[in-house]
Amino acid sequence: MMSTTNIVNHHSLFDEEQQDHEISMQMGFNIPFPPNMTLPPLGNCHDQSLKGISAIISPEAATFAETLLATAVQKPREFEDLASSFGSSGGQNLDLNRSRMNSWAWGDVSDCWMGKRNNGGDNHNHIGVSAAIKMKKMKGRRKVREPRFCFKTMSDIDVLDDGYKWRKYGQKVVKNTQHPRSYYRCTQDSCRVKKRVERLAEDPRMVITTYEGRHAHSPSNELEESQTQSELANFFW
DNA sequence: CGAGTTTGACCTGCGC
DNA sequence: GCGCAGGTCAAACTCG
Repeated sequence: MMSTTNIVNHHSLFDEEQQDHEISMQMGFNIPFPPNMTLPPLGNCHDQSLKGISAIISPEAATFAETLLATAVQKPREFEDLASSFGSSGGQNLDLNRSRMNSWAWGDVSDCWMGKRNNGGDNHNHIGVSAAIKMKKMKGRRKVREPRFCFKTMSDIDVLDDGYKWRKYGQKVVKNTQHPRSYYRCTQDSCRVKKRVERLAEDPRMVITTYEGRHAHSPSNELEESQTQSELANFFW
């Protein structure tokens, strides 16, 4: 099955200024691109407050994209190293960095999807990776929220295997969509990671998976770190 | 019988 | 303050 996957990196709202360091660590999210890939220009988004990148890379299974995400969330340093290695081998990196000058809030996931405007009709044979940031002025009290990462995947299956065990705790029909949104929590006791799964209203073939938080443990089908690293490398080539 | 799912009720934030 | 919409809870249910 060919898949289309988009990655969106959201970020959190934190109460305390002293958490800035952690914020910047979490914002330091590099998405590696192979050197032979042409990236479309920034800013081709309907919302001027969004800056998006979307790119076609290779025909791979969407489930591996979720493994990639799990690594990005759980081992950001390792993921950064991987991104750097792409850079040193002539690849391209997308850096999402937080400006200390701004107050932040992150828009709803649905605001950020670039893919629906791109790849017009030819999204059957590729994985696309995109990143989008929405910034808006905070108002009132700042709210604590975990870092969020999102995938858009073309799949018949709603819940893709990302190596972690999830327990469904809710389902909700979202306004103006025919498809319900499902809410999952990691089954690990000490882990507070959540994910939302929904289908894109414009294209029900697309599954949107939003992760919130970081796993405090390894996936249930534990991959060796070195194996993960090499698989990540293979994913892009 | 335990783990996971379903689903209606409830909670919370936000805009008006 | 009110209503709406999204998110969560928890009891009932299903399944292996």
